[in-house]
Amino acid sequence: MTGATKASSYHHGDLRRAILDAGEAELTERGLASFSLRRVAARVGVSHTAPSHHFGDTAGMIAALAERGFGRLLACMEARQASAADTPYERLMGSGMGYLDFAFANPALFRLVFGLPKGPSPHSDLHRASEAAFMHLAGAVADLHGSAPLAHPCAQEEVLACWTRVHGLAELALSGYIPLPSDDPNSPEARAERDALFRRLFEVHLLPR
Amino acid sequence: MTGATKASSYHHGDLRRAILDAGEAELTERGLASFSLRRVAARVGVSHTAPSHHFGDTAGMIAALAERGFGRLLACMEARQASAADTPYERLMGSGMGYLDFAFANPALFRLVFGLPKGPSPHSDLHRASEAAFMHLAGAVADLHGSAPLAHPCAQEEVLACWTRVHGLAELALSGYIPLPSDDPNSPEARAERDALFRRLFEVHLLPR
DNA sequence: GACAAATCTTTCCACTGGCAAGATTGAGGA
DNA sequence: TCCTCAATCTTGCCAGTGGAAAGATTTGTC
Repeated sequence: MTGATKASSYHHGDLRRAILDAGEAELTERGLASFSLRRVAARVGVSHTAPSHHFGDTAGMIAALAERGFGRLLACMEARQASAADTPYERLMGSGMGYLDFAFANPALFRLVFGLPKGPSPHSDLHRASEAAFMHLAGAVADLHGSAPLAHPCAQEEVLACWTRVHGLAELALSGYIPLPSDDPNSPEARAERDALFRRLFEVHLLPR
Repeated sequence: MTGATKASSYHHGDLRRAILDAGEAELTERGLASFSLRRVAARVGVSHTAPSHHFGDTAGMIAALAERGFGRLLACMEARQASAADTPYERLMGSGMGYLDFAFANPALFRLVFGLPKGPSPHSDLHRASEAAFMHLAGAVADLHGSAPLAHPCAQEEVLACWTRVHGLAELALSGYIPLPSDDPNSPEARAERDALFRRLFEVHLLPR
């Protein structure tokens, strides 16, 4: 029952989902800068104030998109991890590559997701969604030590090290500051090259002194 | 003659600079999302179309702000590097900490700078400004090898490794996903803690296999 | 079947960026 | 000196945007 849309002209049936879909599409086509609630509403075929009932205001809609984005990010990491070789390190690499997959599949959504402040409210949907993605990474790092997530003494900072590395690569590559084949970022060739670069950069070690 | 403002009511004298100053102030106070050319113009005391003559349109003004931002980033890195201990590694660390200084001193400008695509035009002012910042980092890495910037075989990727690490840390910390004392990000204590975390994360090494 | 709540529309307003046309100023040549 | 011309800034206008308020329509519940 994924597409449970009612035929009625007034009550849409699943407007919230439809608006989020349209918002995501607008995001990929137009980018965040020229994001417009009215255009999203028009795309779905409802009045321009219809979204406000589901999301409050624009900020609420952006937050909902971000929450969804975290879900997609997590899915990308899990998918890539699942198809990785069965060693802890390769699974960690797989998560990182899934992170990059998400960033390049929808750059605007990626930027939106991490452009938003985490915020102080610890029980929001957005908060939980981001926590889930973080815990996925924490789990992958924990496997390296054979312990439970964040149980190992230096686990927390190791997770942060992984996260900052893959995130920095994603951001700079998206902006064009890191040379990558840019004709089609989602082609197998581009992905392979990006993955290889990630592997190399991840383990670069610059000795002190 | 930095403040060469004419008293004439019509010709401002140094309107371009004044508008950029106001734009930067608006950016720090209001953020990029609610950035408004009209408010910037009003802040300077000119009509709302005055900026267009100097920057073309909003995108042009954003690009000009980004170019300036790259200059500030470079200045922060140089300043911090200059006050570092006189070893190649410590100078590199200093550059990274200067990078973080810039990010936390004006988060909105930092996001604006790296949110913009590098673009294909290789001779724009923005392009040159970003190139200068990159070359600063390349120089710091080259000192580790005692060679000229980018002369060492693996230098290019080592520069990218440094860049992605400090950039990822900056982005995630700004969004609140990395625990840092957040009361005043520019206080000496906060800066010291941030610097220490940067040092630790920078050298985390996760062995393959 | 009636009432209440949820959902969506219509209408309005303030604000935004950009275009076109005009006003003001400064610079350079007769 | 005066006059033209380009640069700079203003005014007036328009379409587009988000949000508030009030109304219309449907659904759920007793």
